[in-house]
Amino acid sequence: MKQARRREVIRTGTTVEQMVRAIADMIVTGTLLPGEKLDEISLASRFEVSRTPVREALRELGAMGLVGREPNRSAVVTNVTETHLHSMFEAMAELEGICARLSAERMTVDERRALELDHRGSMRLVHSGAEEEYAAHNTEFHTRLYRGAHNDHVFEMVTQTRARLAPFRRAQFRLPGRLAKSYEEHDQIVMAIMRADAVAAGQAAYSHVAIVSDASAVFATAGE
Amino acid sequence: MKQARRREVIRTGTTVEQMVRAIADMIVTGTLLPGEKLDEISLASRFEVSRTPVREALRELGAMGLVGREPNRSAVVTNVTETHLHSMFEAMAELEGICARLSAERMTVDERRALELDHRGSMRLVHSGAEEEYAAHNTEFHTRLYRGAHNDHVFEMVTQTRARLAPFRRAQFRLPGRLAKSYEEHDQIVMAIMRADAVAAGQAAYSHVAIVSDASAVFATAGE
DNA sequence: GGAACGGCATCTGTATGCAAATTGTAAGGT
DNA sequence: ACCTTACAATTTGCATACAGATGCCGTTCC
Repeated sequence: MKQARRREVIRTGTTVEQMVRAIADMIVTGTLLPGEKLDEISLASRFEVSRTPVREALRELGAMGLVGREPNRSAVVTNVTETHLHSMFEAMAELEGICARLSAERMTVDERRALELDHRGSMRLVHSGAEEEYAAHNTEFHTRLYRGAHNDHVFEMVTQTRARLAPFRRAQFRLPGRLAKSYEEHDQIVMAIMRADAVAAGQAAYSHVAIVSDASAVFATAGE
Repeated sequence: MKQARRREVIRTGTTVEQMVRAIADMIVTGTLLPGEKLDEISLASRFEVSRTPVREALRELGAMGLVGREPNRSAVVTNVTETHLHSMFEAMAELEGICARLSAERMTVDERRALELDHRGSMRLVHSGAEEEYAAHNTEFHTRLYRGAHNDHVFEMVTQTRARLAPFRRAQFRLPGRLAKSYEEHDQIVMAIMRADAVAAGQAAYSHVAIVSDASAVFATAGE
């Protein structure tokens, strides 16, 4: 049941850009597991290019924090210690808190309306227990918060942090009852934003992520 | 009087790592100005290497946000719009606020003592009006806050943001009276941390950066 | 005089080749 | 039986080579 849904990565830009997107997608979606080795020759033949663009892609992914590199050693999908993982979750909670707080202050009426509509629409996914669909909605919902802060740099940081965290929070909605809880927490955030209560929105978003952090376990890695 | 102080970049690691450090340093310290072109051939001959490691270094710097790249076009030192610059300053204030707040909660006694000592020691720099020295102390001071938060990911984000902001806040302490004000603001932060007042520390650090943001102007770029 | 076109120079994007470093393996010694 | 050492195979790091893209500049045509 682990079929990869739309594995066609966007085909624009240079070869390197395509590879970065493709590999990042594989890491984020779990096709590549933390600890897995990424040797240049295999990737080169897999993408039917030479090692040169592969190396550049790996370097960029390294700078993004998605793969680890050390000299004269193969690149590996980043695998983090438990304390570092905890630091990422905490940072994520802070960032989401900032986004929600700023969203409460700055979202346009259109953005607020769209957020609320999107949120209300997800209720049926909760009732039907559609985990995958709800996960997609959840991503969309949070992205709205990130955009609503109207701060490019914060958006960049929170987006990148989310990507780096993705490999370790895949089973988020597999826990029984988590879907309904998630909806409730979203509800708190949305209501606070609708009444422009920045502090409440920030706190609600912070707790929301902190709870997800608790719900997420550390998963098996590919390394040894 | 614009002498480059210790231009010897650490000589360890691969060629690419050395170049990344060297170029990043030049951008952060202002040897390379925003908008300046970085063509691969010049850099290659300048560092006496081939274009291959140069390209990898530029790609990494691009991922870090220090240089901008688009296909078939030379890399350029990142130049930002005013609104984007503002977003970076705001993000920086938020991050510093987080660091100070967490520092107030988590710093060890040794860290607190070192912070206070370092801070008190900078008073003589204020009195003698030693701008350059105070700038160095200032960097050290803030780094202590970043470390004091005991959160690797936050540390990474705040460090990277500071580097990206550096090209645009160079004249920070040239404004008359800014040194003394900076010291006072640091004092507020230190006192809050010493008495473990997380909220006060966070707010003091936020305002401190916000003020610096106001004090910093947008500088001339090398582009056209 | 100005705009459009074409060729040349320059630079980037990718492929290929070679040297150095690392890892796995097998022989030899304790 | 285990550890050490040496050698071979594999892989990375960097240099070089070539193809494609971009931009400049002079020429030509209106």
